[in-house]
Amino acid sequence: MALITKKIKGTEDVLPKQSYRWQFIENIMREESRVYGFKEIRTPVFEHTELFARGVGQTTDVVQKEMYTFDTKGGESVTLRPEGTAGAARAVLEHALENEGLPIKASYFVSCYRYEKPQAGRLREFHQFGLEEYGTQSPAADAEIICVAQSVLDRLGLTGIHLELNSIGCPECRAKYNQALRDYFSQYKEQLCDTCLSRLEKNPMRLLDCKSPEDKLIAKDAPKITDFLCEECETHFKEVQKYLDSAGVKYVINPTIVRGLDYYTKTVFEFVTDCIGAQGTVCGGGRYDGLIEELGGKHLPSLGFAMGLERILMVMDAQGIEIPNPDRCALYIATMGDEAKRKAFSLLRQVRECGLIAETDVVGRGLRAQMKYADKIGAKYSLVLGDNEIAENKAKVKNMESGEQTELALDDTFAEKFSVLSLTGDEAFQI
RNA sequence: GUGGGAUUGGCGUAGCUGGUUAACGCGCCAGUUUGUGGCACUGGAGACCACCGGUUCGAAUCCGGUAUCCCACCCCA
Repeated sequence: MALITKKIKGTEDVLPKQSYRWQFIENIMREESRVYGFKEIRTPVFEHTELFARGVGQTTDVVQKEMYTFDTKGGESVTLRPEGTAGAARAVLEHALENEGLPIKASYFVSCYRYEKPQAGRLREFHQFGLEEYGTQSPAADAEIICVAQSVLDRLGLTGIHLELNSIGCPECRAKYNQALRDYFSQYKEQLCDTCLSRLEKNPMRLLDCKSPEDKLIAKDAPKITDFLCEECETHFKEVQKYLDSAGVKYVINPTIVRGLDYYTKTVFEFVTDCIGAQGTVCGGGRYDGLIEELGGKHLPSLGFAMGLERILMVMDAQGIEIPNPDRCALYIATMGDEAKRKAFSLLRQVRECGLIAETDVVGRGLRAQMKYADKIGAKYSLVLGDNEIAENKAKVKNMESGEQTELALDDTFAEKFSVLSLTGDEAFQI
């Protein structure tokens, strides 16, 4: 391969053969968020760098070492979005959507960019479906978005994904808790691994789910966040659980889920699977009551989640879930002669107007080769169009599986009759 | 950023301790006479053996570096 260049590290192409898989999951996500009352928001792929610095958090890994940041010709610093929430929040503020009534419920599909080392389930360009809900502090909203996520996963047919739930409290209870953690782990400074030592300063909650066995042992008796929640946060957390119980959503409380973005408060959750490698979080989210203020707006409690599309697709693969392919050709017209080629165009137009996929030869193959091609693309029916057919104004439509042929008139009733014929055969060819 | 594994036609692979036309399966294209696919048969296209450099009379095969991919850490979707 002497190509002058290849795709950028950590990026992936979705080829024509594969795109139906993406469309399938996206459609379900769209439909599901729609019935919950969310409307799609679309924001630019890049933003002023300070938006992410402030929104996502200066101290986070994402901001400190993973952003694609560059200066424009005009000298401003812009950044390819590393996640979807900051841009959506910015748009909500900029257009003062809070004046149109609360809550604001938005869904999005975005590509995101993080300069990381690629591995299973982690790319430098990846795609997310997400939900945003602004202007509600009610635990009902927390439960609502979790329900959407659950519905999506259910409708996709995924199994073995469990919901882990936690509350990291408001900034006040979290500050107390972080201090308690620092105090506790400081006693064991000599025994902690290097990464944990740095976590002790940066983000003590991360100490809780260190992989090293020794650290795990120490972490076992560490203080629990649930003992540090203020009354409001605790009630909120309990209420969320009650709503989930009522909706029949199963979850496990996991006090070690932290989330790596600064804006989270109170409820945090992850949908996790173990079938796609180490990066098993397929959906993550929670509440971010302080984000809008951080970005210069008024107090507007908010929440949301993001789902990794590549990871969802990986789970579908791992679990052998079949995705219906709607892209198979319904009718292939093989032609002989120039007049037949032209006639084919008029028939094809009729058929396509019925929403059926119809094709003909556009590379100049012989009849036999055209039939081979029809077979190769999995055409359900074929039709040979030559001088005889044109003279008699009728042709035989052949079922490619059974070999059975049905004669149809080549007039303006053709498409209608053909679609009846194809629908009676196989439901896969329904529109 | 730190580790481990990999890199041979479109895809999946063989090529053992260096020796001269780089093999196989699948796929692709064409044909197997008069207007019809799936099978079979015949033929064909397609590889500077990831890249750069080194050792050698000689390297896909050995050594070094780089890149990319895969996997893990960190972190996250």
